[in-house]
This record gives sequence, C-alpha cells and structure tokens, in this order.
Amino acid sequence: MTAPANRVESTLLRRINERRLLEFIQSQGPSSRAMLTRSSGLTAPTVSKAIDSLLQRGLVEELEPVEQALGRPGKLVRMASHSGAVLGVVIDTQTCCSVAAGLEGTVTEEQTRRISTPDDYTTLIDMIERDCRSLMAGIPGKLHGIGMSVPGLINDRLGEIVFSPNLHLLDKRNPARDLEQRLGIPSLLIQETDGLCLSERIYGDARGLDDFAVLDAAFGLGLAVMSGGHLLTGHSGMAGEIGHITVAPDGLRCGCGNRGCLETLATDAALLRMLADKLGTPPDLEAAADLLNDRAADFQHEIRTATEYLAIAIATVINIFNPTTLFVHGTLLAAHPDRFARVLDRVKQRTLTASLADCTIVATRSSKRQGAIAGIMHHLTNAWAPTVR
Amino acid sequence: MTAPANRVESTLLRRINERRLLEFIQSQGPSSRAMLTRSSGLTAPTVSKAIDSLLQRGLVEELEPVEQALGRPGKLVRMASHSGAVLGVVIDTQTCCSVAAGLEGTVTEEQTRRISTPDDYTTLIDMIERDCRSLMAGIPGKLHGIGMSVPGLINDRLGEIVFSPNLHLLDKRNPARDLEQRLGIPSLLIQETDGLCLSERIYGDARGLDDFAVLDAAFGLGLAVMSGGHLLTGHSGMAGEIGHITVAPDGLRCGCGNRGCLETLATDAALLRMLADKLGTPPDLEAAADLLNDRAADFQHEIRTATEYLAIAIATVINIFNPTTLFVHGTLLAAHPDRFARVLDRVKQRTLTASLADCTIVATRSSKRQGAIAGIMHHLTNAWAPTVR
DNA sequence: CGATATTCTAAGCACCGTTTACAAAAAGTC
DNA sequence: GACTTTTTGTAAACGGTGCTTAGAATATCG
Repeated sequence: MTAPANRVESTLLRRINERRLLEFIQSQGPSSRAMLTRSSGLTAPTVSKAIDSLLQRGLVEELEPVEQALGRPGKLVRMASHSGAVLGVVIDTQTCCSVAAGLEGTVTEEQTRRISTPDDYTTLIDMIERDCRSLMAGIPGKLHGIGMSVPGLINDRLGEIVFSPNLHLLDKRNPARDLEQRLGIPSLLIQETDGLCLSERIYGDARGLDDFAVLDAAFGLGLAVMSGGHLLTGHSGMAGEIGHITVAPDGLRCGCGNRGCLETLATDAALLRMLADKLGTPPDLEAAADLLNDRAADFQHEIRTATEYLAIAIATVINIFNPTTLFVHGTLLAAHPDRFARVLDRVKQRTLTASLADCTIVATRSSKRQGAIAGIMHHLTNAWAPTVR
Repeated sequence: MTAPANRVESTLLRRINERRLLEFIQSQGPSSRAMLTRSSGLTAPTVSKAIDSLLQRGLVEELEPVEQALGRPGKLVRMASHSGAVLGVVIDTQTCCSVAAGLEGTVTEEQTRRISTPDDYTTLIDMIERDCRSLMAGIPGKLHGIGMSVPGLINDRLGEIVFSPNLHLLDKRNPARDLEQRLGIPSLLIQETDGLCLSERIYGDARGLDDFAVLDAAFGLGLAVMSGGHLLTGHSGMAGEIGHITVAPDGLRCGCGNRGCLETLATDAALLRMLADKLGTPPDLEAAADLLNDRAADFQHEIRTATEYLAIAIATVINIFNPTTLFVHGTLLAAHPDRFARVLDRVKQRTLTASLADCTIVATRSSKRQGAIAGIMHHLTNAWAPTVR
C-alpha cells in the first residue's frame, strides 16, 4: 500500500531502458557498464541504476573482469547463467525434447532430454514433466520460465491449440498450461515457426533486423514474420497461415478441406509424397535425401514441381512482407546447396524486382530447441516493458 | 544551446501522453479536459498541461461550452478546424483531386478541386500546384501538411514511386517532394491503399481496431494491413503486394512479367477485361455495372471466375493476417450486395475456419480523398511521438 | 442566496534521467 | 616506487514529468 496505484506511467521510462540494456547484453555478450553506456546512448548513472535493478531481478549476473585494457577494468555483466535458467520444450511429430539453458540461451546436448512422441496426450505430458523435473534438479539458480514449441494453429485469446494437422493429440489442448500446473513454473506456448523466428532474431543471423521472415517448408508450411521489430500475431495470434493459398484449383485434397493448397505442393512432405507415388513405397526423410543425392536425374519432375511451388511460396512472402531477409527451413530443398540454388532461381522469376532487391534468402540455421528457449526469453523481456516505436 | 542535447528521453512520456490525448480527441470529437481525464486514465493536471501544449502547437483549439450539465461547464477542445488545416491530394488513373480539410478531417465538395489526369508529369504537378494554391487561399489558420495518395509501389527509403502499373507517368517520381518544393508545405507520399486503411482506422469503421486489413480489388490488387495498431510497411515500405501471387500458372501475362497473377483475375479490371472479351468492345465501369445488373445471367461464367479469385485473395489475407475485420474496396463485386454475398460464400470455402470465425468482411465506405487526409493526419501525430506496445 | 456538483489549475512531492564532480583501479612514465 | 594518465563507476544536485492534495471557478438546484 506504500506505492500509489497509478505508478505505472511513472516507471515506464525506467522499464523501457532496462529492457533496452537487457537486449544489448543479450546481443553483445558480457558487457561492462561503460560499454553499455556507449552503445545505448544513456548516461552512465542511468545505466548503473538500471543494471542494479536487473541484478536484483536475477536476469543478469556480474562477472570478474578479465580485461587487459588501460584504465580501471570494468566489472562485466552478462545474462544470468550461473544464477538463472529457463527450460525449452519442443513437441513435434516424431520426437519431443526438453532442454535447460542459462538466460544467455546456449543449448547443449548434456542438458537435453529426448523422447519419441507417444500416442496419448496424458502420457506425453507425464513424460515431459519427468524430463523437466530431471533437468530442474541440475539447475543452479532460479528457473524463470518454460517455453514450449508446438506445431499447429494456436489461438492466443482462447489459450489453446486450435488444431495441429500433423499431431492431432494436441487439438484443443494447452500443454503449456498443463505443465505449468504440474511444475508451478510459468510456461508459455509458442508456435514452432514463431520460435524459429525469435531464435534467429535473438541468437541467429537476424540480430538487429526488424523486418524479416521465417518460412518453414518441412512438413506443414509455417510462416513467422518480424515486422518493425514485432512478431506478427494478428488478432488471435493465428497470423502466418500461408499454407492454404489455392495455387492449383484441381490439385490434391488438403487437410483443410480444399484442393491444391500451397502446403500440399511446396514442402519436404510434398516432395516425399511425390517420391512415394513414383517409387510405390513411402521413403523416410533420410532415404529420400539419399535418393535425391544419388539419383537426382530420375526425379527431375518431382524436384521441379516442389521447387516451383516453394518458389511461389517464397515469392509470396517477399511480395507481401518486403523483408530484409527470408530464412527458409527445410531439409530436402532448403538445406541442399544445389537444389536451394534452383529454388532461388525460380524465386527470381516470381518476385517483384524491387522487393527482391531488398531481400536476402538463406537457409535457417536455428533449431526448434533454440526456438523454444528464444520464445520464453522473448516473453521474459517483453512482458516486463513495452517497446517504443 | 539552453536545452541539453539529450533531453529526448526525458520528454518522451510527455509526448506519448500528448499523442494519446490527441487520438482520444480525434475519435471522440470535442471533449473537455475532464472527459479526457476519465477516458485516458491520466490525472487532471497532467491532461491540462498536455492540452496546453497541444493548443500551443496549433493541433487543437478551444470551443465555448454548450453543455447543460450540473456543475461548471467544461471548455471543449477539438481538433483544430478554425485555426488549422491539411490538404489531401489524390492522384489516380482517370481523375485527380485536391481537397482542404480541418484537422478533424471532414472533406467537403466545396473544398475539393478536380482535374482529369493529364498525360504529362510536369503538367500534372502544375495543375495540382494551382489547385492547392487556390485551396490554400481559403484556409483560415495554419496549413500543417499535405497528404498525397498515389497508386503503385512506393519505396520509403529511396523516397520514390518505384513503379505504378496503371499510371506510368509516376514511375521513379516523387510528386510529394516536388509539390513540397513548390509550396513550401511538408508533403507526404501515401500509397493509396495505406490511405484507405488509415482512413478506416481514424474516421471509419475500424476506429479502435488494432488488427484489420484493407483489400483494394478495383484496378490493381492493393493490400494494406494494420497489425498491432501499426501499418505494415516492411523494410522499405513496399509491403502488401499481394497481386502477384501465382494462382493460374498458365494464365494471362501480367504487367510484372509472370503468368496467372492474382491481380489479373480478382479485380474489377479483370472482370471488365473478361466482359470486353465476350462483348468484343471494352465497356467502361458504369456500363459494365449496368450490364451486370440487367443481364447477369449472360455473364455467369465471368462473374463466377472473378468471384472465385477474389475469394482466394480475401481468404489469403485472412489466413495470413488473422484480422478482426477485412475491408474490401471495389465497385463491381464488393459494392453490389448480391455479388458480394457470393464472394463471401466462396471465401468460406477457402479460409481456415478458426481465422474466419475471428473476421468480419465488409465493403469499404472510405474514399481515397479521405485516405489522403488520414495519411497526413497520421503522420502529424505519428512523427511527433512514438507509441508504446 | 446557499448548497451541491463539476471543472480546472496551483503547489508540493516522488521518480527519472542528466549533468557535474569525484572516487576507484588499473597501466604507463620518470 | 611515486606520479601521471586513462578508464570505470557512483554520489549529489538539477530540471522535467506525472501524481496527490487543495482550492478556485462556474454552473444548476432547492
């Protein structure tokens, strides 16, 4: 009762500045107060006070200086990794994994637990709970939160997965809320492509970029867009559903009920299906990759079709969003240099010259695991203070 | 030299609050300080000081109270219309118009000058300059700026119209900058669909909405998206080019060089062209509207085709952006109740159920004229202070 | 005419970032 | 080893901002 109720506006500036500093520490690594003063444009005393507050909140920690510079060595400040941690959980069609990381966001194999996805929702949550508890036992400091990356369509306002075409056991569920109730740790649901997008922004090649996009062309066609430094959400967080544009009116029937959706033609899964039709037996992803490497000549038609439609998808994103960079996630077409080059060549045919000139197209190097961590870290900084624009 | 250089951060809060109040006045109409206190959540003294500042900047003006309430009547404050004004200029394929309006944004026929678009750029600027000077002579107070609505692709960073498919005399030009040099009044280039979008947001049915979109299906296929209260711009302001998604790989050749672009199939212009093919002579827009009203049965195929592709365009926007409302601008399909109902019916087939359930689809009631005014007003408030998100 | 209700502003306070000044801690210099 | 130089970090005073409190201004109602 000591503080007045409406202090919100009064501390707004402080919170915005704390957040800005946190982002500098995140992107630059361990920094002294003086370095932050230089890069943020704030004054030294302001930085000092803000860092004190961040230390108290446990988001950053001090490090002994190791510099060999001229003057007084500055005490370094870094994202809390000895005194704080987050968990990331990835739910996917084949495999699920849980990972612990410091607030600096480094994921390691030692701190990862993997399971193959069970058929039953309750079993899934049970197994994830078990893995999380096991990871929590090894965490030194405070656990700030859990990020959970899931495939499918998430409705933020309802707080549930509307439906997940490739993993129906998630339909109408909220595994993050369920896990939060069991563990008592704030948990956040993150659409997997949004996670990849945040991961590129915080840890990847999109650091400092305000307008870029991630297109996941592996199974479903997922799109996440960073626009003006903000993740595109739409009214209910369901933005980014690019997979169901009609591009072949008489094409194959899609899970959504229509025919010829882009998703049925432009993904790894689509190429797999075309290979299966030709071979008579469905190959798995690795077998398909080998086939395409060894006997590419036999599958020219299939490769050309998938390439063409992936190019259409990429061109659509570039035309609509005018990003600086487009990250493409996928195994068969995006990760293979030659085939990716062919995709880019086709994109050139289908994009407005001016928009394409602005845009670099690359394959993602991020993982969903890193995406789950990025998602919860984004939430931790984002929920605390708004951004000015 | 009196004020310190870095005072920016210190006055940020003040500016944000002034802007918020301005938006309340804009949306609520004339308001007393007490009313603003209630609706903004700020305290009375803060509101009073901020209004003083707005009065001094000439953005608002005081009005004599006319209330019949109980206590002391509050002096009303409104957007400056006696003491301030803006101009709007619309450049379009057939007709151009210039209009003067108070800062409250009301456009009238008396304050409008129309010309038919000349063939030559210099003549165009000459004529617009003449009309603007004529309008400026009748303006009571300060002229704050000019908004200029143009068709085509605008590159913000280069500050020029990249190209304008239906009005090539604008290619590589910046008529706003040219007009600004002649008149000495700050002038702003606004993509015409962005203008419609801002117009709906400030003056139309999108007041208070943070996630909606405007699809212009008249000549080109224009898209503007308001996402989280911000206009989607992309890296260079070229976002929204939805017209060149390939939907009919063997279709007609488009101005962009490809075949089967959505723009060649889903617009009024596309329907006109189909009618022309059937009739042998190209009808103008009014003749076409009459034909479709009187002899609809004769053109079932053409109507069905355009309807189908417009539905694809609408569904794409809803799937990708998850808006609360989608405003469709167009004469032949969107403005006619029966035909629009058929479009909506087809949209239902092509949109993800969850996203469609969130979204209302209506025909725009805004005009490009209002859009030009909205564009400059948006700039006047937006340039002054950032938003917090 | 006084009571009541409502509007608006003046004065003082707390918080925030900035400026200024200075203390702390290292390397370089004689 | 003492002094200077360089860099880092903090304490105190100052101006700006919003908030709280108090009070003046101006209407209607009884």
